[in-house]
Amino acid sequence: MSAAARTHTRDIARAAVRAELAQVAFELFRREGFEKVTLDDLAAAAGVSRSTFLRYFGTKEDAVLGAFDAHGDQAADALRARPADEDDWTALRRALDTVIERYREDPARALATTRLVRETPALCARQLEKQHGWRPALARALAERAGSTEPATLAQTVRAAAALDCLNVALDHWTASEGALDLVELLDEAFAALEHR
Amino acid sequence: MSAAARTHTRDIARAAVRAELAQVAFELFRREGFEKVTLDDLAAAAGVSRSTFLRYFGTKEDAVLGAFDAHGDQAADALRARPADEDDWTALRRALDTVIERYREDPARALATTRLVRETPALCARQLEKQHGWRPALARALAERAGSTEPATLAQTVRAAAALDCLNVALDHWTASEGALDLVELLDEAFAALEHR
DNA sequence: TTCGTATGTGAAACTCAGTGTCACGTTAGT
DNA sequence: ACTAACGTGACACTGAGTTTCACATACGAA
Repeated sequence: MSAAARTHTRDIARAAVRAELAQVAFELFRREGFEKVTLDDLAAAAGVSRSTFLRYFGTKEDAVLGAFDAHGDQAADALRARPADEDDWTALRRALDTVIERYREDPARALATTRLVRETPALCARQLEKQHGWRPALARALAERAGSTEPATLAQTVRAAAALDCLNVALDHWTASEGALDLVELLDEAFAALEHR
Repeated sequence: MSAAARTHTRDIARAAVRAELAQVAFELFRREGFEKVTLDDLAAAAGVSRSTFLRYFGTKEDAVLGAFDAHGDQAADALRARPADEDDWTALRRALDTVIERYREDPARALATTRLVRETPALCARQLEKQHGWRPALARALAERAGSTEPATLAQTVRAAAALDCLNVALDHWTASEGALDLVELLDEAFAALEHR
């Protein structure tokens, strides 16, 4: 077996363990509340040591929010893949389709996760922080679409930020409706709210 | 002296101590870096006990960000004070004048603070969290302006969020320019970037 | 096989933020 | 003087996150 192939299978195994740990942690958090559960509890419940748990997720929060890390890059990639002649708003709106698709794949799970996050200040804060990191990535993608090698302009950054807000607000309303409302329609409505006058 | 008057003079004294502690902390943070300074360091430098320091600021972050707490309410109040026939965007833009006024009052201090915040992940995250709290307040103010007693609509929430982004992005660029650019113009430019097409 | 190395894991000590409790001193009203 | 309220300091405690070390297992090379 080649070194590359070995590394690959190791990564697969790691990802599986990671998913398992996240699952155990999530159930414990939902049952007991995020703050009540200590790292020792998590480690014990998952059958690993505290050290190991912290090696998989740098923080307690990341046991819940780890899955979100990919969303930002996915959205930025999707944005770059939009036709070059599309205006920024349409391109941003379409790029976010890739993100809300994750929610539509498994609405029950997404709903439970979102609820846990919203009712836990620490998770809420950490998620804000992560999403804040997406903004420059999206702005950069907008700049590249415009054929610029310069850093993103103020206007591009504002648009990227506003688009992320649309996503968030739409998700808030979707969560508040227990998933009854249509996420696509909510997101469209959010973008429409940005139209001036 | 009445009980109310006594309470009032006590509050004045407390505010003065608070300002003094914040000043000492700020200088220490700038000199050594936020992470390097422990609560014990802060207490020692300020000549109070760790307990006392933590009574004035619930967290280390709040020693830097305490002043920001008022901004959100100020902006919401300013928003409510705008003429009822003004459209949401104009009213939001004008309400933010009250916030940037704080920056124009003492640009050097504002610049130093903002820089410290931007280069310290923990402060950055905490500020995001605080600003996130302004959003519902602004959205609520928009709803009241519209004569509604209902909770804010999705559209109003999106607009409030976008306006806050404009403020943030404008401040980012202002900070990056070392205060050379005009904050009012940057904010206007940010709002202009929200115009569709 | 055996040796060496890389990697995953566990154990433990450590730092530090934040909470809670209690005792002490000061202030001001009775 | 008595006391009630409040600000402060000292201390113990919890829990997150870091670091270090030792051990085990797996794999490639000799």
